[in-house]
Amino acid sequence: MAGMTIGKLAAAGAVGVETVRYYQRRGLLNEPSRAQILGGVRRYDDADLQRLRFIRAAQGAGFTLEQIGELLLLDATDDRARARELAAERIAALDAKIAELSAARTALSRLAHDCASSAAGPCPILRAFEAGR
Amino acid sequence: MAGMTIGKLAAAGAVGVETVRYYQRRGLLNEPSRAQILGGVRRYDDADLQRLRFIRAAQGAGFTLEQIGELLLLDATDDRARARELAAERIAALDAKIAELSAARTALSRLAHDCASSAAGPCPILRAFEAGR
DNA sequence: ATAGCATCCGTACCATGGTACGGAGTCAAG
DNA sequence: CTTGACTCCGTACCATGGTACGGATGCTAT
Repeated sequence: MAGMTIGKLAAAGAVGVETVRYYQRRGLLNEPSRAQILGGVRRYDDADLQRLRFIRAAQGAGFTLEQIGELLLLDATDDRARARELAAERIAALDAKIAELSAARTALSRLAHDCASSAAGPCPILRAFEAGR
Repeated sequence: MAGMTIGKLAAAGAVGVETVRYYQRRGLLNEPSRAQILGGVRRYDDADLQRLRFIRAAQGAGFTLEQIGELLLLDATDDRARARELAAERIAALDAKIAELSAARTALSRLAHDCASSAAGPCPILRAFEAGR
């Protein structure tokens, strides 16, 4: 699939054209060289598509675009130690976020239950926030 | 604690002065009426502080500022049914997010483990993204 | 060859939750 | 009564990950 236009590339990667252009601005995707330009329209090949898919896959694992930029560099040098380091960081961040959301979920769930089961007095959910808890 | 200036209110609520002003712009906190203004400087009382704390508490439960705006209205009317509805929505959203993050965590954790245990070949973490998974 | 998409490019805008800036006015302590 | 801190107000900016706009040009199918 060499010679794709930006629209084809974007469709193949299941993103918008503007997103491809955004990734180029961010330095995550190469802006094709003069050689790849035919009469003012840039052309892309499978390597570009693979890179685009790499970005989306890494995003799915929760990496930020900045971290993905580093991962793409590692990909070129196959720096396993650094890749594991980044993965460990991501896992720690995910654990922290999961714990935070779980705590909120538990508290809110208990409040909703209290609210449903006690008909008298003010709503426990609202009262909890009023108390500043 | 009536007659607080914005700085005192912000400090009591553990937020910045700019944050209080931002909440006022968002309509979450009242902008004091003329009566509360002494010579061009607005004054706040405990009701304002309580409202500020309500906002922070609800944020801790993961509500957005927009949702908190509605919660504050409910607080005035003590509309339990709607409060439970909002809580249920929030819980569902939290569950979805937790599931998503957990999946990313599991996948990444496995990759990191594979990467650490297999010395040969390309890094499994990077390879996974290359494969678009 | 001409209609009608697609691409190019810079720039502005979206949501979210704030933070920073700067000049003018005000307040409190010494 | 001056000095320094605080307040007021509008506006601009931050991060994050895009989305939208619009005029000029290019490509493609009929």
